[in-house]
Amino acid sequence: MKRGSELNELIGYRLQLAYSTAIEDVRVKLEPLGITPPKLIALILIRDNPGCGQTWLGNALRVNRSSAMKIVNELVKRDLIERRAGRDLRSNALHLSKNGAVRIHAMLDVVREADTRITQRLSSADRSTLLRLLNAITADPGVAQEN
Amino acid sequence: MKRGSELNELIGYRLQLAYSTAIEDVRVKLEPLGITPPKLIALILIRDNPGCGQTWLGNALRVNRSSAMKIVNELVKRDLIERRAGRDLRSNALHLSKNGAVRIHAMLDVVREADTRITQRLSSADRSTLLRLLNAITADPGVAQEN
DNA sequence: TATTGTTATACTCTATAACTATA
DNA sequence: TATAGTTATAGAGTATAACAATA
Repeated sequence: MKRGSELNELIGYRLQLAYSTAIEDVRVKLEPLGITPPKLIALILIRDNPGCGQTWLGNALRVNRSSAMKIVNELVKRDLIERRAGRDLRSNALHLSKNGAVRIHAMLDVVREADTRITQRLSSADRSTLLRLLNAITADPGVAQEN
Repeated sequence: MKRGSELNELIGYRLQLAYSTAIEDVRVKLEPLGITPPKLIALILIRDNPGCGQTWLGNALRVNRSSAMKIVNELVKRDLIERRAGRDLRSNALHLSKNGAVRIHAMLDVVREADTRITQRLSSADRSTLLRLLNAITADPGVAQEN
């Protein structure tokens, strides 16, 4: 690409490139474990917020209820999570299954290793700075701490 | 989400959230102009590298030839670019069409405006830092300056 | 009325594999 | 043999719209 292209000054473009770099090989390494990066995010969210509902999960993932539903269906099908009775008859309470609680460790190893590799050219201070700056441009999902 | 979740420390996760924030409303605002963010990236690349081929474009976009083909087809169909004869009988030379050269300005206005809004919480120094750090974690596409 | 989950449908983006023409 | 483009097909991710059950 031509140097000095205005493209290189666009945050949105650079974010897309960085993101696609970041997930490229984590996707490959997660595949044998039967999960994709977006679904692993959902799995971690459910682990960290046991009993959450699908609408809450959708908000946390910034997708709509219907998309959250599809993700949950996939995770249930693979016996990584289960739907239990929620606080009223409309809602589900999502929890890791026994199998999911076991399998998540190997999955997390993959993403942690990838995270280290991705930021290997960054100092510790740079890494913190990057997290801070990314947070500054990320919209508030409006997801409360409680479910 | 629970505070202190390890999710918040993962660069890949934060990148995904920042990216989805960044393109959310630019996508909406580009829609009436008949283009999507990824296709606009391709359009800008073609403008800045006139005469480039589809394989080159695919490398620049980090997609394979087949995906680049689909993008090019769409842009041609909307009369934003045209395929001209390339340097040999196998290859195309991609150029903006007359219509594309006109229409690209309004599209760029949208992304520039969005870029400003996205980074409004960042100082000028922070913005430069963010670009530098994103660049550090982005893989080399192996795309030369020349076509 | 509002909320939760659900279903049906469709679109965008990307990939793989096999093919043709040209180099 | 290698490269550029093409085609067919498939899968992941997301969205909209309409619906049922419950609040």
